[in-house]
Amino acid sequence: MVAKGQLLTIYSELRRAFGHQHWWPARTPFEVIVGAVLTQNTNWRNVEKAIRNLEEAGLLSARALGQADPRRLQRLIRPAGYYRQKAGRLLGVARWVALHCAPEDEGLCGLKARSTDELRRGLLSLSGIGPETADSILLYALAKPVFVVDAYTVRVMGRHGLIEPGGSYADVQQEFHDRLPQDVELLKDYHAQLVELGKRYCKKRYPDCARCPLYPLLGPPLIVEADL
DNA sequence: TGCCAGGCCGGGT
DNA sequence: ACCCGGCATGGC
Repeated sequence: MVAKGQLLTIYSELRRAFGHQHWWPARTPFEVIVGAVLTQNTNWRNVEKAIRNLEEAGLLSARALGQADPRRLQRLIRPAGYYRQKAGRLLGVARWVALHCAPEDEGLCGLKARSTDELRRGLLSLSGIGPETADSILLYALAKPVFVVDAYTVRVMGRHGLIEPGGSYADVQQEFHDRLPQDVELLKDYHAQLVELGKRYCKKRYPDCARCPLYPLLGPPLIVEADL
């Protein structure tokens, strides 16, 4: 892995190139949670349509969503794909939120008051909430200092040999936790920057590394073909 | 036109 | 403990 200051240097370069990303794009913490489930292996543009549908249906609150008819839910979120699976996942997470937060608690203070570890275990116990979705919710909805690892993170860092090949989610996350300050705003924007970088220059099939803002810093990627 | 997108689960080695 | 197929829509 990289030296301690290297991750911050990488962030500075990305930030300079792309500007602050202002993630997560949502009006309420609960909308973040909904988006985190809907965006699983799915283009964000499709997710926006689904969220819009839920908003028009008045289902962007934990209680309303948790009591929604599953078939209706499926129809509303269809643009986001995997809609039969995701409808059930949304019901589950919505009921979990409603269980811990009062109806008027739009800021989800009832959840934020709990410890990160307890929240993470609770989220992972829900069906359809894996490590990345759980950490996205912890960081962007509940403001917990957690680094979110996603496919772009692994691909970008992996191609430059900056993480151990074959490392697990927990391994990669640990590297970042060891080398970054526990600063929620930094962690939020760092992940957002890596996604932006990935979308522009580190696609699976057509990487455009020479124009990547990290190129002057890191040079050409060591590995391009393998999707680490 | 295919390939891909801000994963996760369950069954098989 | 990994590895893999399935899940589904819309955009480029």
